[in-house]
Amino acid sequence: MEVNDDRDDVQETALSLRLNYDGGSSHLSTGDHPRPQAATPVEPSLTLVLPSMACSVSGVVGRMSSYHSVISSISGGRPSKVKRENDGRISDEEEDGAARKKLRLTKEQSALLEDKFKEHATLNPKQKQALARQLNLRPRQVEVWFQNRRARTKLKKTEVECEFLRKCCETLREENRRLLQEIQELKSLDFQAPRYMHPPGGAAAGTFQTCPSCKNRDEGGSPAVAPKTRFFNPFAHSAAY
DNA sequence: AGTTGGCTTTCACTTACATCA
DNA sequence: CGTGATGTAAGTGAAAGCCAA
Repeated sequence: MEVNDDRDDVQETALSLRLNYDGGSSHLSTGDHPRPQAATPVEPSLTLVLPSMACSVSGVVGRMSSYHSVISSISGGRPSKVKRENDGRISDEEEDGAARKKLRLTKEQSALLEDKFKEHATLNPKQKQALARQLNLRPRQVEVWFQNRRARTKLKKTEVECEFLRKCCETLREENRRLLQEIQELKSLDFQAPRYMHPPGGAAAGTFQTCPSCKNRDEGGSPAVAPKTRFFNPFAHSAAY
């Protein structure tokens, strides 16, 4: 079962200087693949918390004394359609002469992987190799686990953001309903009350607003229509709501 | 200096299998 | 025991960065 992953060995040699970063990506559009240098740190509050994260991983390595005590469980299943691995590595089917089996990581393996993921959302080749050795897994399996883990984190983050936006939307909707109701109440009050004061002595003084006809009479001008802005009625625009 | 092809990594999407209700 | 739902390991292809020729 233990198979050398030549590709990862090569990567470790050739790419040992590649950057490691804590980030997951926050982009959502398809086909946008930010390079590691452009990645942003993962928000700890949005990290997906799995039951396995609650497990203590201290001493895990020490308990991994025998091969069978740490190897992932392999269960039977129908043969996979996929036999070839596109990077030239031997597939599981080729390596053991049987159909590819579904691998299940042990609790200890998952716990240690979770622990490492909390430190770094991505691994450089050296870290990947070391972790793979520690877990008795192939580097490719560690790589895939981190890939899927980043995807789950991103999905969880998206769900959290979606829920937040949904609540914002509901709050705004409620606020809008309240404001519309307030407008309706003010409108009804407005119809009941006289719009303008008609002071007997001529032009309005102080806080009174003069109606256009009175103002025109007092000033001796023609009965021109008053500028719209002077008697702007905000309710006239309420249809926009 | 600009171009190109190979290599590598990451991501999104998908498939297949294991497990559970 | 059969079945659908769910979780997840793994496959695949595309995009993008790096580097040597």
